[in-house]
Amino acid sequence: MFDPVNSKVDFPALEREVLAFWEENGTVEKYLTRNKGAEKRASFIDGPITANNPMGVHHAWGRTYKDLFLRYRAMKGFEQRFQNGFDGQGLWIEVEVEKELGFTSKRDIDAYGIGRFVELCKERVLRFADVISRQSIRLGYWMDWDNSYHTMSDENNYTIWLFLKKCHERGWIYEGRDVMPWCPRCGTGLSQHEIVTEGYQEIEHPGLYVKFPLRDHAGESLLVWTTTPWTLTANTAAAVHPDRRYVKARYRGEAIYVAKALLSALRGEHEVLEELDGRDLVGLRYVGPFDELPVQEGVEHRVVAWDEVSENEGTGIVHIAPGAGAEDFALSKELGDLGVIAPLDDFGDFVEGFDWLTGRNVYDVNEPIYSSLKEKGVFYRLENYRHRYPVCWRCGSELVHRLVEEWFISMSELRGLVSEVAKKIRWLPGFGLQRELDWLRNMDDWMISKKRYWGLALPIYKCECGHFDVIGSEEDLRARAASGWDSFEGHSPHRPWIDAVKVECSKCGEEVSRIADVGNPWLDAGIVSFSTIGYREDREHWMKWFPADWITESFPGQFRNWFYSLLTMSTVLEGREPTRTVHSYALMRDENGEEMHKSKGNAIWFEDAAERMGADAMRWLYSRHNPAANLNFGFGVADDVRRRLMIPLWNVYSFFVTYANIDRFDPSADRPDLSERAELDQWIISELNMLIAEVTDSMDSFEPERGSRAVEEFVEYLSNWYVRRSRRRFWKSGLAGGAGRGADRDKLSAYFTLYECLVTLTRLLAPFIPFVTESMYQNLAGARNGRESVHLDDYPEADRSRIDAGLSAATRLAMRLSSLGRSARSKAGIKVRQPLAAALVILHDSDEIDVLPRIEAQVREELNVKEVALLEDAGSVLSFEIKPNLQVLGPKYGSRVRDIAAQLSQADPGEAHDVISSGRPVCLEDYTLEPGEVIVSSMSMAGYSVASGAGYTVAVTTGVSEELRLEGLARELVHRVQNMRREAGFDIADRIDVYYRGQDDVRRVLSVHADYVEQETLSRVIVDGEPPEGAYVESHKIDGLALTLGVLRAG
RNA sequence: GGGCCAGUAGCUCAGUCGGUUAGAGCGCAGUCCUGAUAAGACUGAGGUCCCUGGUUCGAGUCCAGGCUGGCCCA
Repeated sequence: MFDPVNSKVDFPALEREVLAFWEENGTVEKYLTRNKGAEKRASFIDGPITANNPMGVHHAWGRTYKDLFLRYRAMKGFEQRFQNGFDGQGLWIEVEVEKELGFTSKRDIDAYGIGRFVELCKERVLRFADVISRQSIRLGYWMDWDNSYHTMSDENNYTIWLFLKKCHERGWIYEGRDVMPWCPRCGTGLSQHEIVTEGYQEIEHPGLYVKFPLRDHAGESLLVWTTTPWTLTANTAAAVHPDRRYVKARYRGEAIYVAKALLSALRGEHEVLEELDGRDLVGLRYVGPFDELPVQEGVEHRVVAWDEVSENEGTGIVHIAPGAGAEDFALSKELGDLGVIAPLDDFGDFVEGFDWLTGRNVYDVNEPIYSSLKEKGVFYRLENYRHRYPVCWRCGSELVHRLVEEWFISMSELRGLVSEVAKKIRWLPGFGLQRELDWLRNMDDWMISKKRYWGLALPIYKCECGHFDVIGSEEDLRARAASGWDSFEGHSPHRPWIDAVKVECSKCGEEVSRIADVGNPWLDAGIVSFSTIGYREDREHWMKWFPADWITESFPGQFRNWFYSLLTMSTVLEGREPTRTVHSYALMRDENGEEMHKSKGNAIWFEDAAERMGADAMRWLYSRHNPAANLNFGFGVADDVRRRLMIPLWNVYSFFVTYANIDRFDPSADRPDLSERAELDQWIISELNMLIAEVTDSMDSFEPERGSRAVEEFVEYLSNWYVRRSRRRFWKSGLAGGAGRGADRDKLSAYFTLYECLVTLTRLLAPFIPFVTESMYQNLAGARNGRESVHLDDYPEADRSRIDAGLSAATRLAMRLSSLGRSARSKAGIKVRQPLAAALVILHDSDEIDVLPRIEAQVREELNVKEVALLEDAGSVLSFEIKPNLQVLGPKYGSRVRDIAAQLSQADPGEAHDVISSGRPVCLEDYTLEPGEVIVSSMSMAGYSVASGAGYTVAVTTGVSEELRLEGLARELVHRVQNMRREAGFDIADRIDVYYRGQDDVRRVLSVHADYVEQETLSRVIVDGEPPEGAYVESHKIDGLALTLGVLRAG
């Protein structure tokens, strides 16, 4: 006996029970170790999740893929690694800890103590690693949760040292002086990786017009425009486009130079005095806006030529401050002799040499600068200007550009090497390679330093002599330590402890400190294909698992982040690909396709999703989605997928258990051979094996969305064709119990078939929806299969010998014809309960005509007609249409198809139909067409209702004879009694007595169809008379006939 | 300005190798079916398959150009 199954199931509650079951039985442990030492191996490397907050439903998407692919391969017998990873070093952690402590700047951290601060960062990572682990378990994500790796681990950090050392050996590491985007709040530069995505906002800035008076031309000025007034303090040049036209205009008694195209910058009356080329202005000297500042001493301000000067905004004369603008700095390097003045310190405060500005913050100096300019008489005009401006992706502060010294890995040689390695990988979706190569082509040198506290300690020791060393391991450091090793020993290689160690400069012998910088966090994540599998300590083990067979992550972002760093580090260390396959997926949106934001209120918490829709529904939703497209996630979508798969699946399961228990079906009994089972059974088993093949193929190629759709189609077939068509087989008496002599072989076949479908489905779907499949498997198979869990069972293998493509095609034809027949009935307004005399069909070709007998009974029952036949010899009452079957004719005749179509249109459709339905070819003027090459359909027929589709036609007779009418009434009667049984609360298997009072028609029906009604309603007797006390009674009207029915439980 | 992707019903999306009348779900209107089904079936309304040109007997599908949107990079 199976445990009874309620058709109304609470999936989240079921999932909690299953979680408890796994917990009790140690199922996860058994799963993780089931394939230890297996010959087949599949290597997965987890892209570390940031352990800084709880995970969201978008993480659950990726984690579903990871679990899905791992589970599939586990059931396929592959030995695998199940190591989850946490990413925990870097600014994002620091920012959150700062928030917790109420800090507003780096100074607070220094005051608090770097050691204490770093400890809090570590604690935060461990805290959220724990939260995420528990959430993942709720998702059904089966990993080795006690052995997750951390990017903050010693091993991870030291392996990066090794990588950096290799880079240094090849001369790729250098310290560069450059103007970089800088966050004054965080006190750090931002790398290109960080700024390109979330890094921009629409911000309103001042658009300030200022005059630069010319030195040798009294009364003449350049007009320049800037949106960053503070940079004027560092001005050293003004740039014009050499090939563009400029004008000198008289304006309020002085002469002003602006670009001709931007003359509108001058407000009010003015007169053009002269027109000239930009190149004519080059070399002119002018008075700078802040020449009085000490730092400006000795700077000669002049006009320079620059091709990048735009005529779209401003004045066409660009203020150049090489110490405060990236392009400006590039220009200064190009020209070689421009002054470079860097005004800001780490926190955006003006440095020494700026007189009254020194110590003031960049965010607070606009007003005083305006005043100063006005005093000097060079302030022209101020207006608001909206533009996209970079902000800090973590704290939202507006960035400034600042001249800094940072450490880089040169990409000039690496770019090509990494690109070649990228090409060896299979990228899914296919455009991934192009994206990655595009990024590699465009990216500058990789900035790896960050002036922060919590992160990789860059093992760079720069001596005052100008030489620098890169340390490659802790042993290396110990060996070279000149002092401080003792106080460091026992600590993780982080600030501040690591900085106690000083080494000797390998060039001059001086004692040198480590640079203060920490590393770019993508170094941390990129090294994991080495650090997590023993690259340094156990090379054999590493070789066993490297390269990975697959990874999966969200692609927006990762082309320049994880995929990039993984590739680069693997290229440097081993010159080969870190993974054979990159599977990736797009972004999650809300149900309306809008970005999810906590502040917008449209974000869905993982816990809410798990408890309201269930983890299985969530997982199925993810699995069936095309990963290249954004996923619109929400409760409505979850309802939809639950209806597509889980409810029909559960209903079939519930149906099976209900009847199997009634009949005491025993799956361990002798099962009828497939060949002796009904064709319907053979069909669904064929479909099942086709499904297994399809799902297996889709999983092997990392395309679960393809397999998922096939599953939904199968469940649809199972529920709405196999079970519906088989119901009668389960009801009929002749108990299967015992399965021995006298058992109904057909009924037994039905049970075995449905049982096989269900148990196979649980195994097939176990990686996708692990909870509901476990629940079903435990009840259906469980101990009988000798397995404790569906997840310890093997993945189903398709048995090709049980696939019958012809049968499959035939059944699909039966479905198609039934559907058309129902359509025809519906058009005529005749319900299916009313039997009709005949359905006549037009098929494509003689092959299908041959198949018709095979499916005739199915169609007959579906359409409730007495006969299904080919539409032939119907004579002149019909109107036919004939068309060429282009799919067949095209390849055969090519360009002559047009001719054929023309000749066919001249042929008589009725004749053509008669010829074809007898299986003979149609002769045209120049061509002879086989039956399959012509498509015939019927448009209308007297006495018939007709429906056509996809080249098929079904016509049902519309006349209802007295005999048919009575039969229809009988079915109607059955229908009413069935409903009453349910209303009265009888059990499905209860026997009843039926009482009725009604007109003669009713009696006539029962005189002919009493047996049928009794059998259908499980009635012992049908009595013409008043129902007795205690009977459930209802009054009915059927087609205008009044009658009273009573039902009473028998016995 | 360059690269990648997408554009199919009111919405969300399928659409295989180029081939008959381009499909599904949701939503709307209605009918039916139900002795597993919080379901299901059917009907109806709703499509210049972004546009233009090309290849082809035949283009939603292939090619070229353009438009719009998204992402990435300048």
